[in-house]
Amino acid sequence: MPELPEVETVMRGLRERLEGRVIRRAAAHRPDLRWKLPEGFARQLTGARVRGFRRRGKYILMRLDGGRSVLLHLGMSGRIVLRRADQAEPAGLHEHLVLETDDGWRVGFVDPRRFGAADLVATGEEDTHRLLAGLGPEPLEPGFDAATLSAALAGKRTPIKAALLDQGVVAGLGNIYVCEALFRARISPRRLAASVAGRRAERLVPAIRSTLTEAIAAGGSSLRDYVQPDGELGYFQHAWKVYGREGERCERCPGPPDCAGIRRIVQSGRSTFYCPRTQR
DNA sequence: ATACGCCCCTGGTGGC
DNA sequence: TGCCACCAGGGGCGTA
Repeated sequence: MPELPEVETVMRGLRERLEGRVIRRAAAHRPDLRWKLPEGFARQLTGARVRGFRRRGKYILMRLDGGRSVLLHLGMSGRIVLRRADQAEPAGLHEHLVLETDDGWRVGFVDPRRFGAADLVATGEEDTHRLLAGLGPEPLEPGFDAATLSAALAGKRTPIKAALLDQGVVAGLGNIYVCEALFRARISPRRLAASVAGRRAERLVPAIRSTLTEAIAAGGSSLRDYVQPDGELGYFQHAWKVYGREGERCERCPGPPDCAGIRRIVQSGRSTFYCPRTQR
């Protein structure tokens, strides 16, 4: 689930609750997430003060004192659950990691599918971690522009949809926001990546930016199990123009008989939604 | 170097 | 009601 806007929202929720706090207790209920947790993961968190947070692509980094940072990825079904520690509920189903703060909050990482991951990395060396080293530019930072993007796409003989899902091209996009950004940019998801240059790249960059920025402002998109750490639902799913809207009339089109509506195709095993009439 | 299918895992949904 | 196929926001890995 969680793409950049959801990860950003979760990271902000964690920051609000955890920054400056001391981790009183930490527990890992099972070590087999996407990868095995590092030896002594929970022990190394215990007693540390949380210094700060940042996001890189779909990864959350929690900097601790003592020279270590926690790296967290939510996978497809990962979420953070915050509640008061004194409510003394047992760990919920699939609550694999639990922290308790010195001011009485309990932070749970819940991930039924266990595609999520957590690791420890030396503070200051986060970006050289094997999972972060290959990431492309942050789409919301100034360095991400049409020239950068077309350079990354140059020579790629894969559909633009697949190229944008490649975290090495740009970090943080996933299936929903790629579909939405391509719709905004009026670019067909089937177009050869290398052919997205010039004016198309000039359209795509602001389309990606505005999609992500608006989604963050909405608290992300909630479907299935995604909620913000405080339990609030994001509401950007109501602003989706094409994702999940197969057969509906696209807002740029007159509808039947001139246009058959939004179409769903499968590209590299994932659903793509687009308007064949206005996306070229 | 690159690109695609497969796999990891659980749960929800819709059809029969 | 029950079973089952299919689908889901991710991404690494082996193979061509």
